Amino acid sequence: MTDLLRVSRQMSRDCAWLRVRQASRALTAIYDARLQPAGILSSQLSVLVAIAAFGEHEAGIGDLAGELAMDRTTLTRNLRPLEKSGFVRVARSPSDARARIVLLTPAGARAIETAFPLWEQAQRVVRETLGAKRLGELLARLGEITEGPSPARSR
Amino acid sequence: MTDLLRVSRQMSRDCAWLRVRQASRALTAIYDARLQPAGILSSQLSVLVAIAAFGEHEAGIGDLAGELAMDRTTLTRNLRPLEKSGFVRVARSPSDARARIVLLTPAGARAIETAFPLWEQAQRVVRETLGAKRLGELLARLGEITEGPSPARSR
DNA sequence: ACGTGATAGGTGTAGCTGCACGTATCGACT
DNA sequence: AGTCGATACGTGCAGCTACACCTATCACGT
Repeated sequence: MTDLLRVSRQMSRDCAWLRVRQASRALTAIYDARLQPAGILSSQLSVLVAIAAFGEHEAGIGDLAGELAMDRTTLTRNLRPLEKSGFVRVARSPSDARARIVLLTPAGARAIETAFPLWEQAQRVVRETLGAKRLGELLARLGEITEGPSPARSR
Repeated sequence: MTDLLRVSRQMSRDCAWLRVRQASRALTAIYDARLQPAGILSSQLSVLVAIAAFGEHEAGIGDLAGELAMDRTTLTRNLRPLEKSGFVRVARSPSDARARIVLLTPAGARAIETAFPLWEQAQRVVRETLGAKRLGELLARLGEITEGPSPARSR
């Protein structure tokens, strides 16, 4: 009984998953508020820049999903709103009939350019909250988590 | 053109939102994998422990949402699966006809107790990835972000 | 040319997220 | 008793997330 209370307070206080999730929600609010003039959500912008970052290389769905560290099938669905907005086009690969390649349209490129200074504003808010040094360390730690342990490893 | 590539690579590399989101997905996989024997998702467990952490006090939807740092309407919907699983009951407040109070059922309390050691395993994985000190710092920084700047503040 | 395991991708289902908007109730003031 | 701003909450809509399962195609060995 009292044990349940103690355990629950510990979990509420110490849970890494919960803290990250809460920070994720807070950051989404911050970034989306700034990006509003560009007519794009932070989630969508991240996909756009991932495509653009491929540069000359053809970006397949799986490649892109790996780069974004998200599930392949999630990306498939996230591309839908971007196609509807005209920022992205998905075409068949000429060399492999299974594969599709994701292309940034001129409107998509313009969206990135419009969004960039707004994104910088959001970044500045976060940097001013934590300080540049601590922000750098934070990103490094988060990277270790993302690249880190395989989900199902025991122990 | 080359500018677009440069800008996109910078955004992919430095974006706090993206890093947190990616870590969030990785942690969800880690925690959900461990929690599987308990038949509960990490997202649902966090709601359960938040309710339990209220102890004697009546937990309204809004109170709970504030505690969890999530949108009130999101919580309303997240309670649905928990009700269906029988872990939670939502009742009318006797003192205020507008308000509802969220109650942990005995099955809900049992779910927390079953989940606790599994949650500890997941926590251990993260702690072993980063080290206890760095994990502590990470949680502190994330807390600053969550509690930090109001989403729409300018500059 | 043919079979077969590996690879690339989509869909069904289920849950998480939050903004805009609406309803019911409350408390305080007249 | 009646009004009115504030409070507590739900719903419509739209998007994000991923597991299980499916199909199509490819590359390789025979």
